[in-house]
Amino acid sequence: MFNAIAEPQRREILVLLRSGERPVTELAQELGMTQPGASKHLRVLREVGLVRDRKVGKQRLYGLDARGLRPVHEWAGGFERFWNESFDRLDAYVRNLEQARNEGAAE
Amino acid sequence: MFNAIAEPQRREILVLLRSGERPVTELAQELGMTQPGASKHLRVLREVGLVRDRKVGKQRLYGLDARGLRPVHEWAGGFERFWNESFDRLDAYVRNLEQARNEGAAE
DNA sequence: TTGACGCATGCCGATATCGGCATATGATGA
DNA sequence: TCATCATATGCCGATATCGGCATGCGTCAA
Repeated sequence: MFNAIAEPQRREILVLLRSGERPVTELAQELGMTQPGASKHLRVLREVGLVRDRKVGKQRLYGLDARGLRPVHEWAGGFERFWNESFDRLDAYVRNLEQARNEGAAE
Repeated sequence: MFNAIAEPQRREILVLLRSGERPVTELAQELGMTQPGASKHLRVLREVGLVRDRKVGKQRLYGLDARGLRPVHEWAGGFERFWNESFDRLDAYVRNLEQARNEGAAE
């Protein structure tokens, strides 16, 4: 999952799909990539469940299934307190924790 | 940034550093990896600014600087409405968008 | 200065990734 | 059935990644 969204083009695909399903060729065109390139990225996204596809005639429409991004959001959110404090205060905070850790028992 | 946190071990390092600064060897020990392995991952995290280091005697303490995770959090949050709806409703929503997109002008 | 410690770096081999190209597959329509 | 369109897959070369190992470099203590 984290790996799937590590690729800039795949993130662009997901952003594009927020405004609706699209066939592969259209995605490739909008992102300035080849059709096989788009298909490969879509495959990765499909394998982690971030997109789903349904066949419509000759085409295959890809749509967003962003549920897998929720864990990502929550994981990053677990660090929210660290970026909300000013960096100086954070530094002091970290030092305090370090001190407490060294004085306490093994973690 | 997204690439840096795509690695499970690097994510574990960040989680560990939430509770305080740590020297390299201790991180390596806690994560069951070799010291060079830990150093390499820390280097990647340092290059994207997710950790900072300060020298204390012979040791080098690594601390968290999670500010770079804020864009990640916000990017994933941009998909929140998609995972908050039930998947059936999401599907209808997506179909509506697709319909509107096809009826409208070129995007 | 020497030795020991903590850490970083370089090298290696194995594996994965990515883009581009050609081509296979599947569905449609004549 | 045959041609065509839309898409997927296979192959290739270039590049990146990762783990493990050895070793270099800086720091401290004696």
